[in-house]
Amino acid sequence: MFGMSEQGSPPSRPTIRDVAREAGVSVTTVSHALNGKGTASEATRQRVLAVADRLAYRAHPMARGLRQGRTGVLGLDMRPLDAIGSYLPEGVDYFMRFAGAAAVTALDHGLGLMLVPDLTRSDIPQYAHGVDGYVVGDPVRDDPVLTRLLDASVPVVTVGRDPGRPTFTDWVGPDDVCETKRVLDLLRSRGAERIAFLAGTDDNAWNVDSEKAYRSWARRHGVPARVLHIPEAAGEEGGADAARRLLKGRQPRPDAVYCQTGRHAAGVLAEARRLDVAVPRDLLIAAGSDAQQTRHATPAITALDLMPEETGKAAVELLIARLAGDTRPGPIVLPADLRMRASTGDD
Amino acid sequence: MFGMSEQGSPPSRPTIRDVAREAGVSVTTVSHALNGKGTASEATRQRVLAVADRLAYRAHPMARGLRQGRTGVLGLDMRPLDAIGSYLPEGVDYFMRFAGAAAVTALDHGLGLMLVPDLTRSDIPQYAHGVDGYVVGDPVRDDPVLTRLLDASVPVVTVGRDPGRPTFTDWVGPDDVCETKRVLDLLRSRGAERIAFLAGTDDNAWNVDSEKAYRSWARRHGVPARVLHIPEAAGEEGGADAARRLLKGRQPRPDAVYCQTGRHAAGVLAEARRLDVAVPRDLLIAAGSDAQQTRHATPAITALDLMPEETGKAAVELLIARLAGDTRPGPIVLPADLRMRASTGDD
DNA sequence: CATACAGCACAAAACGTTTTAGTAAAAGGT
DNA sequence: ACCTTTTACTAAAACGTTTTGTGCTGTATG
Repeated sequence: MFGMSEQGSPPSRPTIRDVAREAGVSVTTVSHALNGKGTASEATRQRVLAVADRLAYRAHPMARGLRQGRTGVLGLDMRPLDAIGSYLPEGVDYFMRFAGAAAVTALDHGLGLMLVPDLTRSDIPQYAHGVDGYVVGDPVRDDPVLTRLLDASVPVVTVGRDPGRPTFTDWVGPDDVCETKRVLDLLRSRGAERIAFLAGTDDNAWNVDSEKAYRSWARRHGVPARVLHIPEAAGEEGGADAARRLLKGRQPRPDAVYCQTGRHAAGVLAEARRLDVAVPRDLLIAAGSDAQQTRHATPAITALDLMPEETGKAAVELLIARLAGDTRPGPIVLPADLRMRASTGDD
Repeated sequence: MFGMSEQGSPPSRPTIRDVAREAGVSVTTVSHALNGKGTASEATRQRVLAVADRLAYRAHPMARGLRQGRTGVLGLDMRPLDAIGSYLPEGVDYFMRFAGAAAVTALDHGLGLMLVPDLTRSDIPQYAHGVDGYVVGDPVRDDPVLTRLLDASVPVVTVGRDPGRPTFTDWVGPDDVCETKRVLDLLRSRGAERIAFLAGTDDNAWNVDSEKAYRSWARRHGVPARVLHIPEAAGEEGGADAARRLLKGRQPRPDAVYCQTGRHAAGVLAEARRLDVAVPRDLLIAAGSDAQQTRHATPAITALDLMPEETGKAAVELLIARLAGDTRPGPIVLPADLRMRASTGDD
């Protein structure tokens, strides 16, 4: 038997040589039989397969990777998480769902998914340089991680485009302009006339394009535009601050607020309640990304479900296609789902 | 220069041979200089280091792994997520924080962390078999994943013990018995006399030990024990169902409910409000795990913060210690933090 | 009957490291 | 002057695969 030293040492895994010996063929033949490559006779192939199965043989991933120049592992780098430095960020919901779906999709293709917190750190594991390709979540303008990967000509797919790289089209994500207008149209149809826009401060495509869409929409409808920027990390507290400014300030009070993040929206809602501004009667609220906070607030907040599972799946699949040499041009635009809830008078 | 084919082909990464040639030494010397192994003169060592730095040389992880028999990657398998099959489970909050901290800790030790959704599936990536060790989150009784790993003598650390493996002590987690009693003591000190216990249905140590602690505590204080089991995945809906049974049923109405999961607790709170049972006046609520739902409910719900970050860090560090041959006996018991909030009359 | 051409199997090279087992020169001890 | 040890370095083996190139059969083709 393989791996049996006379001393009863730890059972080492069977190698291709063990299979070859046991099946009475060469290692080449085993390799060919297992990978469906060479010209082995059906009989031999079956015999090899049987032996390999009996020995529970699996090719050593590193040996295979070394020879083929591929590792069978994809890297995942979520930029907003890096920025915060903590893994309890705004949108934890989105990221976990995204990462989970990405991991499962990779799995379905026989690949692993490795979390790489921040690729620009100097002390990242050796292994991070060895993965076959990267998924980079929500890059900021001229993202340094992206620069590094592209310079090293590592295949990479992003979630949302890099605002500073218009020619890079290997990304997956929603059509932010279109989706933003959809929400604004909804608010308008529910009677809103002065809609304020609450954006984050990250310089990524989601914020940039949504704000642009908001301004263009306001101009086209001849209504005043009012934009506030609150750091994503400020969460509900930040939303409440903004609400105070919007509802108690000198300027005419808005009758609707569209917040990019769910937590900001929840903060606006909480502050509105404190100020006795009734939602949805006196104020409509909507969010650009669905989250625990929007689903479970009272009243529940209308929000765009950015489909993290579908996005994670699509990102990994696009990356795999690139690795396989598929050059069909991106991006892959995914529709979001507008969840209409009580905060806009829907149910 | 290295990697420069006459055709301007893709720039391949520099190998140890490139460094050796450039520095005018053998590959052995380069390897020794870089790893601080052999007996190279200081001058040579510095020269090699300088060249390696200039060429941005990094050892190919697979080649190194193949030779050393180690991959530099740890695997992470969260059992509750496997069970649900979706990555939007109860406690998404806990898992993301845990996974993030684990990834960062691995990183700090120069290792990668790979997500492996379910190790018992037949189609898991080749690579999953190649990682150096595993962290398994919340194993169920006689967990098949654990069986598989231990049979293959893969180093493994769990979060929470396997209830069916009393002799396996390589785990990290809270002292569930002690923490449960702490919460019950708090409820009692706030006036509760009939405390109901709402557990999940997963057969893991957390549920098992907490319920045992509850029953023992009730017996010792001479108060009736009442336990309901609701699937973790039922979430707030499940908590609401349980609340209906507890608050409208024939049996004497409890004046406090202790829920294992934060989402169950949020569901109980929501249903209590619907039934006009005031919290905390008529009913105290506490949760055995902190979550978005407990922090942001109104009133906020008292909960045990199980310290996912510290737990993730400790789990990875224990695994790394095992890999390094450290045999100090486990387990590592981590204190939880009792967050007292309005649902028990605290603030 | 020689030639070509599948079909089948294999030996050896290659992937990029680390480790083993050296060698030659210098230093140290009598 | 001779042996021994240390220092500084290296050639080659090894890790477990895949891939390349080659040889050997036997059958079809000229």
